[in-house]
Amino acid sequence: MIAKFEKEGNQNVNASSNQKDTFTAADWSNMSNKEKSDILMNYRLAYRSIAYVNWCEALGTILANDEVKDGVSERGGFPVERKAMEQWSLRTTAYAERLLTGLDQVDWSEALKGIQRNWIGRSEGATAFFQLDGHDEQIEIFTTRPDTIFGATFMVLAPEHDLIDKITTPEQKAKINAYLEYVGSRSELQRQSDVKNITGEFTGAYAINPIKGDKIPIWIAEYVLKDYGSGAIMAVPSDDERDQAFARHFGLDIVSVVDKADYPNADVHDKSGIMINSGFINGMEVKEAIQAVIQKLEELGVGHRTINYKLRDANFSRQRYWGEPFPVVYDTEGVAHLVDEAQLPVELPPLDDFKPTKDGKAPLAKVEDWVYADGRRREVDTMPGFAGSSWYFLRYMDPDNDDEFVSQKAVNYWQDVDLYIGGTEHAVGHLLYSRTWHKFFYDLGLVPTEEPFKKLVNQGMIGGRSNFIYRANEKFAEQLLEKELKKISTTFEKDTIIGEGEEAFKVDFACDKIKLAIELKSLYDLERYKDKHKQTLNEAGYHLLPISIEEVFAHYHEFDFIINKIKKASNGEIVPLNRNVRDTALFVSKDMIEDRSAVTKLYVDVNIVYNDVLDLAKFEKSRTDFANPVYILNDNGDYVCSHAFEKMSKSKFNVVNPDDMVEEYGADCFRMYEMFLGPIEQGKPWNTEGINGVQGFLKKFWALFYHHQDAWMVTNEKATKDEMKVVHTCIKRVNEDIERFSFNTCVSEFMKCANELRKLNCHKKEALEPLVVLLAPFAPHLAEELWHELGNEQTVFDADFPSHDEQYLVENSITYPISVNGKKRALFDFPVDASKDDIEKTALELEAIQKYIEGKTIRKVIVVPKKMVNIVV
RNA sequence: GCGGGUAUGGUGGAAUUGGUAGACACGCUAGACUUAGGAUCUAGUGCCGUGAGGCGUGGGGGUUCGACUCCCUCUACCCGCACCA
Repeated sequence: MIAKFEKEGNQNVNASSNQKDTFTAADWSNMSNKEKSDILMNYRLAYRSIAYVNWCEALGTILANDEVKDGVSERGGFPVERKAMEQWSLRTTAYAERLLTGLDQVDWSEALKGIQRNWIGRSEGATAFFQLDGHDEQIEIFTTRPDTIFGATFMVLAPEHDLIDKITTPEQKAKINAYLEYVGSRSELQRQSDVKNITGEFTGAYAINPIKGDKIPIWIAEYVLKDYGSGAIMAVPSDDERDQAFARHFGLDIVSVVDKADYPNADVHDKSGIMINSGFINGMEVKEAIQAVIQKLEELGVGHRTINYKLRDANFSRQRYWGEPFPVVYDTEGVAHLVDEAQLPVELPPLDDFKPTKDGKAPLAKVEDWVYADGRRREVDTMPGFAGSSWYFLRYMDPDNDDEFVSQKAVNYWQDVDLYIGGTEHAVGHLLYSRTWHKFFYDLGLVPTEEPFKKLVNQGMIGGRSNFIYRANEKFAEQLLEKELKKISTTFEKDTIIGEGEEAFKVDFACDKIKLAIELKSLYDLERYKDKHKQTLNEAGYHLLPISIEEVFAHYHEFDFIINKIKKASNGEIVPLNRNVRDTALFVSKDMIEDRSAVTKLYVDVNIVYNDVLDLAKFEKSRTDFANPVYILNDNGDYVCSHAFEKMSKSKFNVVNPDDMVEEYGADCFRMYEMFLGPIEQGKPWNTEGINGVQGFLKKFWALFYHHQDAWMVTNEKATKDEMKVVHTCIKRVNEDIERFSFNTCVSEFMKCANELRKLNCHKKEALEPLVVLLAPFAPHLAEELWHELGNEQTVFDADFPSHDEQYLVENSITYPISVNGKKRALFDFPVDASKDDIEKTALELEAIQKYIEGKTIRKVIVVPKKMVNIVV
């Protein structure tokens, strides 16, 4: 194979050759792993290819995918175009299989492995070639169900498929072009979100089934993706939901080929059933038929077994300044060469302006004397972040080595990373790339292990805890007014029609007796509404009292004001509109809401909410848009907010800055509180209620050493047995909990220990010193300071980490819970060495137990030594 | 739809091997000290019930002397992927 390569060359594989002979994806996928790695070893992992970038003309920059939202830049909303550029790619696909099987060897969460498996997306099946009727070309398809080839009643190409133009018949041309235009008009987002809508068009062309031999129509449709498989499928409507929906929609044939009568609960993915209507494979089980068809395809030379992967080669170029420059120069022919070893490492030239060039080239292109330093043209793209992040841990093993990236001695000693703590957000980026990279190093014999990260723990994501306030809306004002009107008069009717015919209109409240109509609207609306129905009102003999919603809210707590207005109006007085209440909003405490639909939920800055109670003064200061707020507070006089767990985001007003917390509580306290929140792998909202508890602990711990600020209290007295027991219990548990990454319970243990030592009034060095070392990983600053105060010269981090001494933990009696029928009824202390019989006898005689067993037959007494007693009656 | 996960007091959570459910904190209640308190200390705090007592780990069922823990089943929510041939 290498010989073949030497001879024929390949532009995609050999970076240092400009020969243009091609080498197909199919050739590559048919090679064994050995052949692939040989090629990669000899011809490098990286190659040049055309890749697309998100170019934003207005911003003059290339954007990452997540900086593009709905086809425009997230920042500014400027148009973004896909721009083709020749870039470096990394042949990660060569490692697809090993990346997949390697997952079985690592101790990672199933979730993370699942994401990687899914991303690699292995599927086993067959490639088959369908001869075009009346053309020389064939259409390559991939299928996981070659057994259903007799049920293929049509073919579908992706709208981007190369052959469409060629095969479309003149009669269908217009329709096909119209369809392609429709597809082109749809954004990636639309195509993805609108999957139920069935669209497609017939090309007019036919293909010949390589096994069955019949002619089937070729369609194009959006549901076939250009990037998966070969961008074309044989459609088997009987055994594929999407094909079936398509066939039904366009009235295409459906031929049943799998009899699933024996498997009533199986779905398509189970690959079970008996073949029917399928020529030579009739009567075979599906799994058997798959093999038989693949064999037949190979015999006929029209297909072969294929393993397909979703994984794509990684784009290894960035048009940014910050990144490792490539050690590559181009000759006059444009062929890439490695720079001479003597010139390594290639360093970034200084630059002030980090924007790309006007035509979208990387910023380094602007530094001409660097680019053409030795006459040849340097590569101006830089490497992506994962170039360095894929192997930095190897460099850490031997950071001062000037000759190699890591010495064999060092790497054989350290091997790989024992424990990696990181988030799932790197699942298909960094964590996949470094595995690829490591395997490449392994193949080169540079590292002794195939997997870089043996064990990986995902820390949970700390989300934002949003707070909400409730602003009363129009409905609220209506309900309120209605209620208050009923108190003064029963003659007001809600939603009364005034006038007749076309002139008729509805007012919110009206009293026929005194001919008063009341319209409730926002001030803004009322100003426009005022004279609208004047004539109709006059004809009907009504006069109108406009009341603004703002006014109702403003006088919520002195509603008589509104009532008086109504009374005045009832007496025929003209009551003018009050414009001073503009911008008045009424906020209802969460626990005072009666009708959820009468209030609008709004985000409020979490930094002015304490334990879900809104700080009203800060609120009024921070939100000028609610200038004159009125509140409905609860019985305690508090405004209570509701809350929700969401991602932190500025628009949600739920972003908390850890710097503020560190400023207020100190880094030790912040660090410990993060640990105390709960299990490390569990995500949860960021919530600072409770940090006081950790702060309290640190103060208590400090108080074991110091009285007030400065009175040192630690003595050299010998610690008592009780004190040592407390200390060693803590040492034991903290050590065990660290082993299982249960840092929250470590913090609890420290708290318990400090509480108990305080009760024992213990200020003895013998007891406290080991605790300081134990605490060092949790509260490093405090521990280091106390460690020095205790008279130690070296840093606390060089001290031996304490381990417990069993002699302090020996118990001479154990408290047994004594249950009757599994319910705990009494507690009793027994000596450690009490015999089962003694325990049973004593337990049965206990007064507290007698009560429950009196007059009942004792069926069984279970005594579990050192645990419990259960009496079954 | 597929894959992974979670569910325990008012709140965060603990219970390591099937053996005292609610450790440790927050919050809350009462009290002490204080000019003051977002300080400190003391006591109480799963729910129902005046009480005896009963109930209780998302719902239902099972195994067991004994289930937060094991099995079956259902529900809700979270995360990831998704027209993947």
